[in-house]
Amino acid sequence: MVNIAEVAKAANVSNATVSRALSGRGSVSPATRERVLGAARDLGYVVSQAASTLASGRNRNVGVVLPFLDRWFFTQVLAGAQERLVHAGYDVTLYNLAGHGDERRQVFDTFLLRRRVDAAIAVSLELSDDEISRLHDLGKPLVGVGGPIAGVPTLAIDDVSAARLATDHLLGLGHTRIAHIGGDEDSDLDFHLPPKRRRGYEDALVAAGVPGDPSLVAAADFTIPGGYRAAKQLLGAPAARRPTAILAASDEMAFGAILAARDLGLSVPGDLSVVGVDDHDLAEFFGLTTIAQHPRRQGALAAGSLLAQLEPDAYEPVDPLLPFELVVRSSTARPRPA
Amino acid sequence: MVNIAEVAKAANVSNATVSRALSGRGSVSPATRERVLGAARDLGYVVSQAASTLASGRNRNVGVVLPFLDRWFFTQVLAGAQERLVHAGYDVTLYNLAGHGDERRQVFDTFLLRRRVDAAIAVSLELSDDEISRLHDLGKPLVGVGGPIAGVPTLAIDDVSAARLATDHLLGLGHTRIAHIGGDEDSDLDFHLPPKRRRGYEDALVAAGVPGDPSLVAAADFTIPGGYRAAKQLLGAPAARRPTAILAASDEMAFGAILAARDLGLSVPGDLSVVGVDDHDLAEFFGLTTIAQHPRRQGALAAGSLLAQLEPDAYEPVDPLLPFELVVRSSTARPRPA
DNA sequence: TTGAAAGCGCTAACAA
DNA sequence: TTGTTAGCGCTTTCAA
Repeated sequence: MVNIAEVAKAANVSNATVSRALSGRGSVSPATRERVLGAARDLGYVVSQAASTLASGRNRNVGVVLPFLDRWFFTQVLAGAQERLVHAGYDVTLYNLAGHGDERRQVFDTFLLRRRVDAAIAVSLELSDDEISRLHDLGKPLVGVGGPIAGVPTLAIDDVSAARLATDHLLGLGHTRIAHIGGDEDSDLDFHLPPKRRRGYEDALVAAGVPGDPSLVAAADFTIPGGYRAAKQLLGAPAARRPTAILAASDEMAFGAILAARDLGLSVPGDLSVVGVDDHDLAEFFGLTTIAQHPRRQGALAAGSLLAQLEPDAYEPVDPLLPFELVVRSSTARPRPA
Repeated sequence: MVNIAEVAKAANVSNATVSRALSGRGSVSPATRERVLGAARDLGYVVSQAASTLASGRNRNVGVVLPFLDRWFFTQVLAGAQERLVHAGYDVTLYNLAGHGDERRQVFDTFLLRRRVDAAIAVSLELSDDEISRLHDLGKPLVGVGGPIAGVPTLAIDDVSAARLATDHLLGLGHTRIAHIGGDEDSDLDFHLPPKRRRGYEDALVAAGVPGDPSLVAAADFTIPGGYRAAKQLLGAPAARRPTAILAASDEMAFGAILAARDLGLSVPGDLSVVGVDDHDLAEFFGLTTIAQHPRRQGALAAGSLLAQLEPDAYEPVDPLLPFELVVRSSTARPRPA
């Protein structure tokens, strides 16, 4: 394995100059730089990350911690962050905190704390006070995406406003019996966003003078089957009490609602309007009206925010308030006249 | 940041003994070990990965290289591998080779080759000869999952047999007009499996004496919308030429086929039987009969295979031929009598 | 079983 | 702009 000394010899300079030429830190004359780069290329030299880290304290590695790998939102965030980081010359190490208890502890103790990463992105993660304080103790930049972590800067859309925008869309079309499929207890705990989306929904109703109706609120687990089951319940009510529109807290639950309506012989949007939140890859396919929140971009922005902290000269700070917008497709329309 | 010397002092031993006690390499008396472990715990000591790597040559880090992050199969494999590796004390560094050209080159040159990983898992990846030889030159254990890489041991199900099993299931029910939705050119290139699944389909037909019909073979891109479009085409044929069953090369395409049938007013399995390959999380929801291939387990096995190479004493070799089985649900039935 | 000591390959002061 | 040199914190011989 070729090391820095061989490159130095080939280029007729010292190790230090090779290091400077290759890393861009410290000044090197253009001619020397060329010579070094050429020698490195010829010899197929790549710096030893371990040696570099040990000497410099920099890892060029960011940890991404997420609770699941099989949810669209998470993989999108991950993909967006990864792309941005690779571009900046950073590796991405993946920490899946699916497990609880011991496994989770191990990830914290042996991995994150193992001084392998320069910074970390926590995606929709609920952390204990103990975990948070330990992360803080690390003194490493940390940014959350999607779920707020106490004391940690977090990038997220304004979930209250987003849900309100979606509800206002339905109200504007003339709907008044609007149901909401939100998160169940588990997802409340993990993401903290279902309550916010529900609040946006309620705020919109109140502002429009539409009375709330607890029987129009259902809980599900953010999956298609979960949304399907919840919608079936809501739509099974007698016609007079049946909702004419559903706001689902995620697109996947909205897909489930659309499928449930179809199975009941209800047409979308004829008999039922459906709105989601996400703008999932399949939203177009299902013709779903939704609030786009661009998780991939969220991941990229989270990465950018870390980079701005790690290399302030090279990167701009990032605005923590993320954009979102209503995308109207074919799952919403005016309610049928009674 | 507490280092090994402080632990050594606290435990009244040398650095070397601390290293031995913590790593399990070399002999340490039980009493000493206890003392060291206690001191390390009290001080909150965690080894510096960089220093350890530099001194030992071991990274305790495995690279996982995959083409997409937004496909169910890939994230399942990733999750399975990650879980297993974390358990064994390894980190997982993610390399997303979505890009082509320069980006892809960079991943190879600057990352994989940067001596950061001890081994790598390549998921359904098509590598160029040049890329393969460079990986080989690294001399690091490498295992493929899902897509065969020339010269690299690969874990995969026998795709020909799997497709044949699915087709035999349909033939056994009495179907003879069986269509196949396989991969398009892009996916052929990337995964190499669509041709195999198609061969299994054809073999089964031949063995059953059922004449092949090119108009019953369609191509798609392994997505739900892709399967939907392909199925619409197939099912749009005049009744006499319309298939009574479809074998899709993936569950997601099968879901698309089911939705297409519904939209055409055809009942599944009454008018059309559908079989997929994967046993996707949603297969149960759609009642899809499918070939289960357990990608999560595949990832875990790939990880196990690497571990067996990295630490032969601690781990058993892995059988490269993966199990698969037919899971019969409600999307298949005998064809309606003509 | 334990300790002393020589690196592992690089970076960053400091000096020239 | 370049070179010299002292570490970074561990692992691993080798000797005791």
